[in-house]
Amino acid sequence: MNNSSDENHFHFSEDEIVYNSRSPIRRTPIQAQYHVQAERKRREKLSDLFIALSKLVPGLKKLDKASVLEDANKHIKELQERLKTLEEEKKNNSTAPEIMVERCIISTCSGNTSSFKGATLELIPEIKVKIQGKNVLVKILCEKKYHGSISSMSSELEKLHLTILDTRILRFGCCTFDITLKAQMDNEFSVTMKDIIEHLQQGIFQLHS
Amino acid sequence: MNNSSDENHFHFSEDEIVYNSRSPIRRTPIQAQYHVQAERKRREKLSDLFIALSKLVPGLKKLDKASVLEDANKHIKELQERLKTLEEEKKNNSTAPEIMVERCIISTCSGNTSSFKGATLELIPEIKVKIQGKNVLVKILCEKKYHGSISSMSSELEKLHLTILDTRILRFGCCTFDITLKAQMDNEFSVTMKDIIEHLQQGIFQLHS
DNA sequence: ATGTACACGTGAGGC
DNA sequence: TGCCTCACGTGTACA
Repeated sequence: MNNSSDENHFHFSEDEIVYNSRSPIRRTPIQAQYHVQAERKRREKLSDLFIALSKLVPGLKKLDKASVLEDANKHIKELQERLKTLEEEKKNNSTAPEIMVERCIISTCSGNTSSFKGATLELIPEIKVKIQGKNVLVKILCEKKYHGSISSMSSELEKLHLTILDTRILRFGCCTFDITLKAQMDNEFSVTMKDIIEHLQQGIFQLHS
Repeated sequence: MNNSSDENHFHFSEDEIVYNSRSPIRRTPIQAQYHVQAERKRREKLSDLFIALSKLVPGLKKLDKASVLEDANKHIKELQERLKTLEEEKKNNSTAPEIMVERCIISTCSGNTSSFKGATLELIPEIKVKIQGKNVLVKILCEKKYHGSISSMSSELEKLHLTILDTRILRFGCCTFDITLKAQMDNEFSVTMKDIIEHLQQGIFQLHS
């Protein structure tokens, strides 16, 4: 791994040799033999490491050093990428409660009812959205129930490429409904809380008309 | 990567050299120069690959070839292990419904009520268990409710190193209860359906006494 | 014959 | 000094 030796010294003639090596005898014969043996050992070690490396890389056809290094290179890159995506996925799908808690972001729909021209205020439900990674939790509290409201909300969420995983409806009294929806963003899709709230309001609005 | 050359040939004397190389001149000077250049190219390529590899391995202190190969070796092993565990985890936590369906195994508790000496038959609830990887689904239909039955069942499941993720109780009429429990086996623990059913029966039995 | 890949012994240089 | 690593040119084997 060092390029310190000069690059263009060929052994054309004997005087050149003398010129390049200032002191022709740098080692005693015995020292030279130690050197040879040490170098042999070093090469053997490297060779073993190459063999070990080649065994770790799957689908290796050529066994020459360059190919081993090249494919080991590719393999590490591939492993690292796969690990990265998997770990990201895991974070988003994590069921560990401590992560759930610390990541919760809560947004409450606050007004902006001007776009609902025909609907009275009490018909517009309270909508809460929590997003944690790819997971979405929607809570809707509405004072009246119309036929098809659940399917309408589901449809709105699916328009946003959300896969609905769970739906629960709690009726309180005759006309108060507490609806909880759990959903997950589809791969490569991302939505904001604003998107979700607006779409749900649209869906409910269309029900009334 | 070949060990075909003989292992113990040192250059002690000139006759030895002559003996080892049958035809002293095998290349014309021009051919020799091509050879030298080709070898240079090969070494350069290998060197580049070493450098590239060293950049892929994090936390590398020594940059000599042996260390690079050694640490690349370790790093690949580590990556592969981490990938393996992560992928297994993913399989178990998978929310994909098609996997859920094809993996479902259903077992129904069938009798063996002889060990419940004091309890009448109708007190022993119907218990169903589904296991899919690390996930466990328990359904209990019982005709009477006793104070503490939920906590008792939870306690039994936790004795088996199951983490309870969800509990739902549906009351039908005055005394029929449909209980659904979702749980997950803790890391490095594994239970059979038989284990679960027996423990739950024990828990219910102790409630009655 | 041509090209490719390897192991070898060796000198240089860094600690 | 010794020890270690490297790049080099070379001989050789294989396709």
